[in-house]
Amino acid sequence: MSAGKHIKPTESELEILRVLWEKGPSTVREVHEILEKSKDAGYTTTLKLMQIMHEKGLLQRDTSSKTHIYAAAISQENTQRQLLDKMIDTVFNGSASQLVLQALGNHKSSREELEKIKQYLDEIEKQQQQ
Amino acid sequence: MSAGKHIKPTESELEILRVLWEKGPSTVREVHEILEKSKDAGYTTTLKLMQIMHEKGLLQRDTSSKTHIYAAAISQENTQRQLLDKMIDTVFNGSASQLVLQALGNHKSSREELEKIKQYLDEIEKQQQQ
DNA sequence: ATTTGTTTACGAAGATATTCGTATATTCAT
DNA sequence: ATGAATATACGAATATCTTCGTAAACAAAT
Repeated sequence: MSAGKHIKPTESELEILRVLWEKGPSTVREVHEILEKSKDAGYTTTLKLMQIMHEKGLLQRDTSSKTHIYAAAISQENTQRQLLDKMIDTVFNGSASQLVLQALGNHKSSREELEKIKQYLDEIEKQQQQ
Repeated sequence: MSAGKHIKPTESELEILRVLWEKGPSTVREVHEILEKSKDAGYTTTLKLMQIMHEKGLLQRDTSSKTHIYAAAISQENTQRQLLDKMIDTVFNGSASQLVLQALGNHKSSREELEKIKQYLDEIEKQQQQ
């Protein structure tokens, strides 16, 4: 079974998760130095957030050495799916395709990406025929 | 010019906006009676929320009669676009197509809807060729 | 006119999220 | 060993969101 059901990371928590998903297990200092670039918060703020996230079960941590190592406890894919589902529900009245059209319309997707999507659509249609 | 740039309705505010988008201008009572079905909050809670939303510029209101009439001050489409853009940014690392694949994969879309999306993709590709 | 019901206005409590100061512990270089 | 640098822990201030109680204004019915 997957990590959690009702995950709902906050804005700040998501920023931290993104760093950990990208970089893998990291110290507070490492995470903080990346966040600092785009955000302006003190070191202890990042620390506190990560501690709370650990309490909530959003992060794992390794305390075997003095400097703790944190890692995401929930997968990026699961989190994306959950947040997306929720957005479809609450913002797009349950219509995934409405969201898709909106997403495609407002972002220049590369030809390659569009092809990938079309192939995917074909697959889905085939499956539905069975 | 359009209503606002950095709109960021909260969870509760979004519920109210959805009602107003669907039903058009309404009284607090009308909105509340719909919210009551799925939520459990008092009347004055809804009132207060709508008052605050008016202060924030999310709602317009007509106070010409004793019972005020509220209406959404931001369009559904704009709001959807903004929230979607933000999600693409913060959750999908800027990749709209990644979001699209995720959305299509996890929701049973009707054949019709899928066709619509494919047609749309074709149009986009044609435009890109020019 | 008095009561009854509905509405808005106001203020404040409760919940959650974000921020940081300060204390304590640990490491490392001297 | 002492001091400087860095880490965690803790508590609390601040901000924002959500909730509701209560009062005042108003309308309609009796």
